Formats: sequence, structure tokens, C-alpha cells
Amino acid sequence: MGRRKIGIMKDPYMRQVTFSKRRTSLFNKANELSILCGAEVAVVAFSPRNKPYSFGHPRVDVVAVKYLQQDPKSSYSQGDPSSDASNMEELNLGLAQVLDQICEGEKEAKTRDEILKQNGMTTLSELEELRDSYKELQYWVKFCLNDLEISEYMMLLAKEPVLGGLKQNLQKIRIEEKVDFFLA
Amino acid sequence: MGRRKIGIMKDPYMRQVTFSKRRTSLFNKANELSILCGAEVAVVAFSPRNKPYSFGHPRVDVVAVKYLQQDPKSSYSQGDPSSDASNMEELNLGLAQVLDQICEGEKEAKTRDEILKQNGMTTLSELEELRDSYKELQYWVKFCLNDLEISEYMMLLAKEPVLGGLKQNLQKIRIEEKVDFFLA
DNA sequence: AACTATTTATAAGA
DNA sequence: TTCTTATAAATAGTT
Repeated sequence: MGRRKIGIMKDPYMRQVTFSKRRTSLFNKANELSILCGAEVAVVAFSPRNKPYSFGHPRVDVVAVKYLQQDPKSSYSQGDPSSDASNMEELNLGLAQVLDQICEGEKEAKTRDEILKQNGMTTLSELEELRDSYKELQYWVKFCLNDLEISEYMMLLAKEPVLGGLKQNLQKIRIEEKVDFFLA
Repeated sequence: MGRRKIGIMKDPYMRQVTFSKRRTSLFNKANELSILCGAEVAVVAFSPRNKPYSFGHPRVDVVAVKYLQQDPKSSYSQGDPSSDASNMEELNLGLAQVLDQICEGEKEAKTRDEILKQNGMTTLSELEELRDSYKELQYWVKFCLNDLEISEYMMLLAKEPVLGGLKQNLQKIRIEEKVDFFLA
């Protein structure tokens, strides 16, 4: 939101300013959630300067203890955000495809997860399959990063973003490549 | 936001729906805050049906412990008027015990895993760890790609490419470490 | 789950 | 910091 989209804040000052604004909003959101829905909510945030801030309804520690006493498997934890479909339009075609690939990967991971949870156990072959997917992703990332680095100055001149390269790399990877590359 | 302002949700169904929507947004906000500002953030919310949901960067328990171990007087708390330093310390003791139990439980689990591993078996926890790593990687890739698009024009001007950010983020997931793990 | 009409949140700028 | 404003996001109600 705001005049334009932003990325990771590098400037310490702006980072602190942004943190303050967003922390305030986050706490307001948490408060609304607890009031409107009658939910127990706790939020803890350490600022870039490592100062602790917190919001709690009814109280931070009460909610925290209640949470930690739960069976870990019964909770729904999210460390990762969902992809924003609305942003897709703004992304150019190449990037969109890359993101699609990632989404597909997620779906596959979820499917595997479902199966494994149904069995409560896993076989070695299934594990290996998952591991292979993981390696493939890692490989893909490294490959693209490498390519990025190489064509860094080219971007400045050609104004032809790496997106094309990313697309190509994606296809290359589909065609079976040795993972040894980035393990060396 | 939305068609019109709302108050406390009385209808159980609508309350649940609203909770789900807002919880998702809240977690996304928390995620953005942690990424954009490099802050440690943890959010715990119990739904109207008392189901626990959580978000944490780097992890809920890590941030929670860090927060609770602080001098209560040094934190800036919002939400409940009665949140006082005196009560905090009492609950800290109880929490410490709970955390100890959790740690012990984890140790036991790891021990079991070791035994099973020696027998050529694989465990659910192992799998889950793998899956989490996988998701984490996907998450960072997604985020970095998004960031790439955003700061494309910045690159042309600032000549300070996003590569630094990408590399930092990738370091966060400690790829090498995890690769070693899977290859071991 | 998706889709709009509106309300909020917020990045920049003052 | 605080206010303003132009935009981006969130979301209530609807389908």
C-alpha cells in the first residue's frame, strides 16, 4: 500500500520508520480480530533495533502459554505466506511463469504431504522423491542466481531483464540435470 | 474495509468466516513486517472454536522465549490494561517448566529417530523437516522474485543490484547446511 | 472460492 | 515526528 510497492528495507532509518508504522497497524489488526471475532490473540515483535513490542488479548503470556501447552501437531502454523494472485497481472509473463512453477511445486508438495499423513508413515522411495524435488528446486535457484550474477551488467545495458533467462533456465532444468553442479 | 463497517460478529458462522479471512491477512502482515524490516515476529491466535493458529519468523517458540526472557519492564505492551510486570514473572516460571517439557519431548523424539534411522527406517519428523525446508526455499524464491520485479528500475539507477538481498535471503535458509543433511 | 464496492493501510512527501 | 495524499491492500457482502 502507499505510493508504490516496496521491497526489503536496507536503509536503517527507513526500516525503522516502516517498522513503526506497520507494527502499529499489525497490532490494530490483531486487536480488531480479537474484538470482532472474540478470539484470543498474541503478537510479539522485535524491532530492527531489537526492542520488544507486544500485543495481547487477553494477555500475551496467557495466550503464549496456552499455545505452547498444546499438542504441536494440533496447531496450524504458517511460516510462509500465500502467493498473491492479484499481483500476478502486474508481473510480466516470464515472472508469472516462474511463479506458476513454484506454485505447482507447492501443490505437489501438498499432495505428497497428504498421502504421507494418511499413512502416518513414509517409505524410503517416497522420501527420496521428496528430497529430489527439494534438490531440484535448490538447483534451479542456484542456477538462476548464477545466471543473474553473470548478466548483471548486461541488464544495465540491454534493459532486457533476466526474465527471459529465467524462463530458459526453467526449461533446462526440466530436462534433467546433474545436481552435482551446485554441490561442488 | 469492505462494503461497510462491521461490529462484533454474533453469528457463529460469520464470525468464523471473518476470523479466517482476517487471520490470513494478519499473518501476511506479520510476515511482511518480518521480511521488510528484518524483524522477529510471532503471532498466535485461537479461533472462535478455540483452534490454535500461529505464525512465526524465525519461529513462534524462538520469538516467544526471547520475549518472555526479557526484563518485563523493558517491553512495550499493548492490548490489555492489566498487563503488568509483576504478574509476568510468575508466569515465566510456569512457562519455563512448559518449555522444558517441550525440549525434553523433542529430545526423546530425536532419540527415537536415531534408533529408527539405524534400522533403515525414516520418520515422520524427518519428513516434516524436509517438507518445511522445501516450503521455506519456495517461499524465499517467491519473495525474492517478487522483489526482483519491484526493484528492477532501482537497479538501473542505483546500480546496487538485488543480488545482495538474494544472497542474504538464501543464506538465511542455510542451503548448504540442509544439503549436507540430506546427503549425509 | 471468486468477485466488487468500499474502506483501510501506508509509502512518499511536506 | 506528524500530517497529507496518492496508491496499494484488505475485506464485507455477494454470487
